[in-house]
Amino acid sequence: MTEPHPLPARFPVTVDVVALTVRDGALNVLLITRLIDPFRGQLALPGGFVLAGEELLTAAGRELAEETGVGRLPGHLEQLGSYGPKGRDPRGDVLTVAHLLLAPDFPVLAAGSDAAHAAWYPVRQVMNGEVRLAFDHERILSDALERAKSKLEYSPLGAAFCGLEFTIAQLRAVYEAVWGTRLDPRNFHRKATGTPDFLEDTGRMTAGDAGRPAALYRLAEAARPAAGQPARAVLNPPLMRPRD
Amino acid sequence: MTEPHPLPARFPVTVDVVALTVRDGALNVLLITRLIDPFRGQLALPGGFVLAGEELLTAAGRELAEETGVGRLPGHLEQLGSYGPKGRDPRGDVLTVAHLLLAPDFPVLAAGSDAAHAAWYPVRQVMNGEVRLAFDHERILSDALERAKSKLEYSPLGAAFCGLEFTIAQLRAVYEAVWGTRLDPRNFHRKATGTPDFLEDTGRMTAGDAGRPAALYRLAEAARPAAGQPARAVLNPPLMRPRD
DNA sequence: GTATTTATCGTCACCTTGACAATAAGTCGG
DNA sequence: CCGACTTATTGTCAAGGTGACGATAAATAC
Repeated sequence: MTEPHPLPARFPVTVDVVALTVRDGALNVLLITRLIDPFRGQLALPGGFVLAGEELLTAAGRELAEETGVGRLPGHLEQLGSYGPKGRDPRGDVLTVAHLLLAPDFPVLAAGSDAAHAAWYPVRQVMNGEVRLAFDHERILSDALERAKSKLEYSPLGAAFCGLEFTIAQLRAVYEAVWGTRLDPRNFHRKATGTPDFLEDTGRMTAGDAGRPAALYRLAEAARPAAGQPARAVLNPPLMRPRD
Repeated sequence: MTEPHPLPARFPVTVDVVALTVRDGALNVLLITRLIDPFRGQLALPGGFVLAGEELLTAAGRELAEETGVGRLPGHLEQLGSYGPKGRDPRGDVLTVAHLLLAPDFPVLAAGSDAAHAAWYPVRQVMNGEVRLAFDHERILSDALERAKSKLEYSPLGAAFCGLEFTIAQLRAVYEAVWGTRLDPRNFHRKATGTPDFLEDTGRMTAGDAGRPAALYRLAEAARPAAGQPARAVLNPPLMRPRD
């Protein structure tokens, strides 16, 4: 915070959002098809310019809402990190602050804005090169995935992918999709229900599905996002992903 | 990354650095005394404007070097997060990208630049209100401390506070200073030397200090920062700080 | 009703951790 | 040089957590 001798530059600042969800057991990311240059016709992360007087997180939420046509954003939104400003946009130096949304599956209006239209894509298709992203968005997605994976280990945020109430199996499906591994249902059940300040039994059960009905849980009070505060409680000891 | 209807704003972008080190068993942070307004005479994090065509990490390193008079920066520098742009600088909206440096104790030239002069301060003095920081730097410091604490748990970065070679006791002193707890020397020794891909025995020993000489270790090959790559190896299982 | 599916509870061996005893190998003060 | 002291390092042991997997419970599917 010292004044420069050299000329300070002003940069256009954008916010981008890596919105992740689990659909049909697979991790999906929300992408927009760019309708304008640069990268017209290519897929990219949703995002846009920060407006004067706007906070970063607010801007990220606003852009995502605009481009998906969603009213109130579900899930958990947090800052991921900043990229640039050098050499990431052919139009010039642009700084972007990437964000991460972990959310239950929600429907997107394909024609959310006249500049882009949004849809969910399996993350696997991006990672294996089947789908290419504009700008440096593949790198951002890759960082977001690593962040999401590690968040599940030590925070209760896996539940952000579920609705308000969910079964242990649904939560396990989230972990399996994000980590890309299978987990033993019995051991996961033990850990999830045995970890203090994580889950709370609602007393209700599922019905209608195949197999034995499952108990419905919700996030424990201590694990829910307090107003304005960061996510507080941690999983201790953590629920580590298998490393081989 | 969608074009805006509303006017995109251009923001001045600064980089700030929370440089942490351990001196005399206490965690210290590098602060500069502001010689100009705003906040003239107050303490603040070192930092400054990002120049055109400059990367964030580069800018952070450059500013820190300028304000401390240090040639090559020691330790580990990483991005912490971005703050703003709203309401954090009386002169107007400024976005800042905060960084975190974990480094061995290094001497700073008090008169590093004509805009500020730098010195190490015990973190405790800031946290207990004995020393106040300008801008929103207390919040940034607080986020940096939490990041540092958690980094020690699952990454080998505690060693970034030490020199190239260090004893287990020196490393333990780092953990104790950052976490603000005492650790059992015998259990810490077992964990540090027993964790794969963490430490490497140099075969050499300390001499001259009180007590039995200690073996000197260095970071294991796998735990050292590969060129351009993020810090790779993790402590698995992690070395969790005591929670009470 | 029987097979199938999914949920949940238990068991057991192994590993890690926290608490703490014991020993090793220097310096320090005389 | 000696005993006192300091710090490093090796062990021991019990408690807790985890992975592998058996067994049972309670639905749906045929």
